[in-house]
Amino acid sequence: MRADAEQNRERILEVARAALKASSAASLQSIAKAAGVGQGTLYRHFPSREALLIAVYRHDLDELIDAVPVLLGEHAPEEALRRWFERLAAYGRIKHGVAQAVEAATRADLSGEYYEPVVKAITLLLDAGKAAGTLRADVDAEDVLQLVGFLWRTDFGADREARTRHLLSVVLDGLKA
Amino acid sequence: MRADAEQNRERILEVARAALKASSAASLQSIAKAAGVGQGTLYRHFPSREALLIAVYRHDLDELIDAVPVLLGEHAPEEALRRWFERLAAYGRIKHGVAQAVEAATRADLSGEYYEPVVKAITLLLDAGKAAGTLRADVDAEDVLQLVGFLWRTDFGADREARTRHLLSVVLDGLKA
DNA sequence: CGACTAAGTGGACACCTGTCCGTTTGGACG
DNA sequence: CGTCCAAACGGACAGGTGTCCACTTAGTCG
Repeated sequence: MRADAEQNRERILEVARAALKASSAASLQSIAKAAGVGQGTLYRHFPSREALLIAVYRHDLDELIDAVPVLLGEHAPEEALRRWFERLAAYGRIKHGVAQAVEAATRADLSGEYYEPVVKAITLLLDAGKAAGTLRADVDAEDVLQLVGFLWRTDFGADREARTRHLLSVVLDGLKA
Repeated sequence: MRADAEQNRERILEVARAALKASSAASLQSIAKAAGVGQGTLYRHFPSREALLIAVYRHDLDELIDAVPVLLGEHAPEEALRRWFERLAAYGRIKHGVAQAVEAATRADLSGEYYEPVVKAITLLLDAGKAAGTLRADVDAEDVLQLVGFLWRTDFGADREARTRHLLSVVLDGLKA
């Protein structure tokens, strides 16, 4: 990659990180402007809003994925899944951008580089539970992603946290063998 | 309402019905143009895309809501809920517009006139199940709507039907007492 | 060191949703 | 009938996403 392109990419990422921190709905237009590049340049580096989101929250995504083996080492599969869900929910609560990034990584980005890792992470959890006989055998990672889709929803009422926790428990119940 | 306004409203609805049938993502702009009215007029009658969707699929929504007491009369609560879910899924499969309308009616339209009836319908199902002791007591209609949120999703792979059925069964399991 | 070229750039565009407001007109009422 | 005015109209506008392409330039190679 050309040196100037690399610089632009970094600058856009930096600006985007700040802008998305301020408001997770920041427009790409405004980010391009703030970074001092044209829209074309922004889109050249990040072909869609989702690609930018994923790039910005790459670190957080990695953290989520890396947490899985650790959790499985410390807890029974079902409990590990429960805790991983909780962590997902926590991200959504604190920085909504990460939740959007996970959704982006797993929804539109089917061909992208992050779909695989996320699915693999969830599959790891599911397989452990299936082996232990505590989770349904007929559920795959794709299913789980659909079931927890409510996590990416922006709305919810005031008691977002309690409601989220509650819904996750229902989903977990549904996933039990 | 003024006669000309009423006519315009009907014309817009007619055109919208046709356009949405052809493509459930038809733009409001194109609908306005096809109906021979300005955008302002369209928005005066239907303040948002969702309002238009709900108006177009009003009949289908009513059908869904009215089906609940019937189902409850013919089946045990849990089975009634299962069948209602199935009907919801069928709508989503055949005319995606209805699914979008249900989502619209229950998501953004919290103050609108359709939120209440849909929630009431689901509550009816849940209450019957709770009374019979077959459904969890700590779940409300709002929860159910979040849990079946995947139904409004456009994507899914090829085996949409099988996957939907499967996911619904997981949710139902989670809802059992 | 100059010229060449493909990668990189940026802004105009197309098309979207939703808002605003100056203009038109249905139909009520004297 | 004419007058009148609030309701209705329609299109310009703001601001968004994503595409396209004529132009610029980094960096290579003779």
